[in-house]
Amino acid sequence: VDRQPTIYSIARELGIHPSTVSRAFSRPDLVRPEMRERVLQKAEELGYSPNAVARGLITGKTGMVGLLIPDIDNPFFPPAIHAIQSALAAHDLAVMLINSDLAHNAEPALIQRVRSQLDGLVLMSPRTEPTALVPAARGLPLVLVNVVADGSFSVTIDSDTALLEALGYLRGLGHTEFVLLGGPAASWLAQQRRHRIGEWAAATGIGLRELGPYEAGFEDGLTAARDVAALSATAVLAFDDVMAAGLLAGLSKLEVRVPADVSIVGCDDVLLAKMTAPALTTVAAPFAELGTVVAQGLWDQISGRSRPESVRLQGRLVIRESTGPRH
Amino acid sequence: VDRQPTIYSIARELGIHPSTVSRAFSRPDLVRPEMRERVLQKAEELGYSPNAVARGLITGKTGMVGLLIPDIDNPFFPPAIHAIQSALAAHDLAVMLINSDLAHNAEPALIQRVRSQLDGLVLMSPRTEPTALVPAARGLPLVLVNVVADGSFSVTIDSDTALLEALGYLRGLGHTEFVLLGGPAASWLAQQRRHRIGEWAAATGIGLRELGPYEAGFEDGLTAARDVAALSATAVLAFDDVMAAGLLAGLSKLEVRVPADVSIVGCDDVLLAKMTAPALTTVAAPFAELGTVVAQGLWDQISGRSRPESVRLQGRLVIRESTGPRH
DNA sequence: TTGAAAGCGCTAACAG
DNA sequence: CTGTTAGCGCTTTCAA
Repeated sequence: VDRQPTIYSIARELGIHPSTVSRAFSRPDLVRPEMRERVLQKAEELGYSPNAVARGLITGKTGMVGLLIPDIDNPFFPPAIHAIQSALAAHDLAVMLINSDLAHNAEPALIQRVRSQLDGLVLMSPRTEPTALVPAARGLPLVLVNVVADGSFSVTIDSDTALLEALGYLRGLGHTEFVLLGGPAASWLAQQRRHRIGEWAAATGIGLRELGPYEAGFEDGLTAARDVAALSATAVLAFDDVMAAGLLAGLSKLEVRVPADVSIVGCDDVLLAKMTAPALTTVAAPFAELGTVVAQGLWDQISGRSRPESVRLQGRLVIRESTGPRH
Repeated sequence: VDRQPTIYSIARELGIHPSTVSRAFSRPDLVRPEMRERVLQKAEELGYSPNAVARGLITGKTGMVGLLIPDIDNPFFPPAIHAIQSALAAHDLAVMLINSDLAHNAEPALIQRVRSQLDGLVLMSPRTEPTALVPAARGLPLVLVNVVADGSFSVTIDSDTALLEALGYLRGLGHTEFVLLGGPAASWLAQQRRHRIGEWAAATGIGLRELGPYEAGFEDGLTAARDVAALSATAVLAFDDVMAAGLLAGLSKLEVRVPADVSIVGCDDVLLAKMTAPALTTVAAPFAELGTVVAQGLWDQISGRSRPESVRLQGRLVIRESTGPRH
């Protein structure tokens, strides 16, 4: 059998002490350059690379961060994962994907099982009560995404300003009757958005009908089309782009034209939003920022800096083809 | 500071030897039930759970499998990741996501950095020459997806039969002039498909024009619309659903009706395929099977069973709304 | 700057 | 069935 080489293999070959080999990799500044060079070269020759598990046992760091999500097939998550992963890579942290498959009550157990292999945890499961998860993460640096809980660092996407901008934009186009396709009742984000829009409608005296709550799948939008068409509203705000896309498809089947008859605004600006015909006007989630802020917040905790302050990120209105003047 | 409890904490409290505690968790069959019960209960009480890193150091197993992908934002990957992850979970294996961000020549280094923390590796980077990756994975159980290399276990999606079925179906609808929107030149899968379709066209004497190769993004489909419209063909085969969706959007802008004027067939059956209007007829990739086969093949290698035989999975034609009779 | 020694938390022979 | 004894491969004081 051919085991992997260790610091001992190298030390033996070079007639030096294993500690020196170790230092050549972990604290190169403590080793004379020529010596370091010899070690690195021999390592290359033997195909050695440090064993992260052994290193982790003593340092207590694994270089891995868990990312809990409920459903990777939901188009919202890939860009979020992507952004977080890139930002973490800058801190030399790898990502362990914890996909709960929408089994929310299995999540604490999932976390528990891998806790000891993680340096930190990002909780991005919008429909799970965070208080159920936080205890399972005991002692792990934690970041909550789009969810809030006392005492935990959280990063939320705050659509306030952009949502109001969207609303204003639609109003400017002459729309006076609005429909909201509400997101999941258990989603903190959905509640925020619903609340905000309700306030705005009340303040401006504009007509607003709420449909839902929906699970926010494509099918939900598809079937909601009938209800939307039955109302006299000319502008629809969907909880997310997926539902907006469903609505688009549903309305198209009913021969309702978008944006000629009805304007639609989605939320998030996932890839799909550019792929519908017409392309969706939407409130873009700041994925890149999300990634940086999450990674930074996690890193601050891991490296023992002061506990970071929770952050609210602002969305941004992206105007495409699904909105137009009222006819 | 409050360290995590260890087997020693429990052993001390219970007045027994640490090994017994260890066994209560790792080999419960070797411990008297009542004793095991006491241990488990005390563990619960102290909030103990085994340290996977320490365990991994001695067993040489981490319970983690790396999953290398080039771009999580490509709609093909989420369902693939999902399937593989679920199937691996059945073997109690977690997934480490290695997203190379399309930086193909960075991939070997990425792998190298985490090699020691992995029990196995799934290479799902269709555009990277596998021979560049296999050495970096030295000694790790390996599964190649949609790529082949001598001596490595690979799982490929073989669209042969389903593709021919699709072709036959279109021909049955009266189409006689075909266009192929080819996938990336570096993609093994794209080559296979192109080859197969070419053979079929030659054998049947049907007209076939090839466009591309394309990177297979939405934009590629969008801009290809003009070229497609300029040809007299009435049936289009796109390398994947994303490009098919782009084509759909592009043709819609040109007032070409689908399927009235042109029929379109995509490939993979990603979520997007159901979300276009009209919904895409497509050759569905067997994601669930892919997951099972990948997990099984990996597990066979990890648990030291015989090296598995490479597997070719069959796609399946899914007929939706983007195909219709020739007019 | 390098060597020596101890130990991270756990498992795996081997005894008893 | 349980205790004993060694390490897994690395980092980290402490000396030299």
